[in-house]
Amino acid sequence: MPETKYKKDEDFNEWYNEIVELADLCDKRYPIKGMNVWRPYGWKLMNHVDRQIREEMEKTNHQEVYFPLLIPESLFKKEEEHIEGFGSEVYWITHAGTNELEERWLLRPTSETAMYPMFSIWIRSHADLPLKIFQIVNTFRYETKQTRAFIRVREIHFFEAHTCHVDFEDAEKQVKEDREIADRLLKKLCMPYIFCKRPEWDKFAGAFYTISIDVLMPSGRTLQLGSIHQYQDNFSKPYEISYETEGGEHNYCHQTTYGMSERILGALIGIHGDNKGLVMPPAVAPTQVVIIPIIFKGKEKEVLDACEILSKKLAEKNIKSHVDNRDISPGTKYYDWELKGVPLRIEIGPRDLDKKEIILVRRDTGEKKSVSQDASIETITVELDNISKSLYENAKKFLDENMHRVQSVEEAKNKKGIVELPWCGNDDCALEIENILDGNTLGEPIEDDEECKKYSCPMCGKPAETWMRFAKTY
RNA sequence: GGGCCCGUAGGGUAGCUUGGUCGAUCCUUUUAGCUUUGGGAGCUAGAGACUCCAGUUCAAAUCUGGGCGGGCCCA
Repeated sequence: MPETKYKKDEDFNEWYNEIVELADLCDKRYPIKGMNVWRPYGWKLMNHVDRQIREEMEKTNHQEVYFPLLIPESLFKKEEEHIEGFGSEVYWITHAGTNELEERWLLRPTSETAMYPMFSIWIRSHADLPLKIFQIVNTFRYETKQTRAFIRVREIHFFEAHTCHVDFEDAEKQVKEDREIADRLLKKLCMPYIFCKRPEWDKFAGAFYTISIDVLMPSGRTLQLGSIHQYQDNFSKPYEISYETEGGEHNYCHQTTYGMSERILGALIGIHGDNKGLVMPPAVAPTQVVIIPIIFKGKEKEVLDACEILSKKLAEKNIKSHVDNRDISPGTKYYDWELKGVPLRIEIGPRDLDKKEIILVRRDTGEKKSVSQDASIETITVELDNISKSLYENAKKFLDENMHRVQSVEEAKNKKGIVELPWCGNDDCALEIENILDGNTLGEPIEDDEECKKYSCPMCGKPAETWMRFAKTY
């Protein structure tokens, strides 16, 4: 049974690199570090993820827009913390044609500073609020560290939603809705996750607070898939985004943003994949069912017809199937579609036709069974559902087994994955723990939890205010 | 910012120490034809590489210097 050269549970990072290449997701040979070419299958997968995001946006009344890639320096510099946070990783445009520009332009690292001057023009009255927009675009960040396909890149495929509200409370409602969106989306992708309220020193530049969406990769490192930010009026003041109330007063808006990136794809690869290749959750699999005709001389037509009929029936039930009638051996096709992560494979050959059966093979478990042709559609629907469930359950089990709530740094040291320690609220204590554990502070759980108050901070011994999570991160 | 390593077909490799036997090995890939098809089929005939520039030399994939590209470690 041919498998990847590197095994997922032995050398995850090498395995990941191998899979990305084998499955035709991206080409890292483009001669700029961290700027990879999206190959057809990778782009298709990303588009399927984006489609799910668009669906969620539609359901929650967000409008899709597209803002320019270039931002003038003067707009970028209106909010001080924001510049400090992003300044060092911005690409600058200094020349156009043969002229040096009077004012430099930058490639968006994120779009606040492009959008907000326009919001200021658009929003006049309380009736214009809430404003809820989003875009799916490429953003640029000059990474100096090691890059990794879909996980740390310089040109980032990025979803960003921006909202404006009448007051803090309404913005808080948006944060809640964003959390629900993340939950629905990641459930579809069969990915368990955690929300963390980022510590003060690590929140988004300019935000009032930041909630991160993190998943745990099989290597034991966490990967931040996205974040939800409450800006309060931190941006609306410098960008003058205000509205007139019913009473005729002028108030500043309260704003939120919600961003996620191509890291979702990185997580899908890492969390569900195995040594045979990708395993795609049915919700985002471009092909959910692949049908392999087993052809013998003289019976080609009969078999191919049966495949096409089944494919049509599946289409009627909105199940995406593909009949692979390439002139290569069936074994090759099996490996091919396993590598691509198609959740369910169906084999139809002359023997099956005689018995009025088809053969189903699950990608995740390899389980193989014959079912009667009459009941096939129902069985396929059920199987796809079962695959989703078991992908989620396995990933959830891994996450649960690798989240540890402990009281001392000593205990924390021996744990793989994410640890939660009682924390007094003092930055220095958390930073010291980071040092000892050689990891990063993820943040505190967003759910209220009184239990930690029983314990004390392992560094200074003062009473704990909250749990604080630490992990090695990507 | 400091240190280290690497560069041979699309991918993976051998050759480099000690220059000549290299008209560059093997696997994979790929083109055409025949034959096959229930887990990567076979045969025949083809295709495809020494990162670039300069130097040393009778002779450079191999030695020297530089450029470009890639990677790692430390701060």
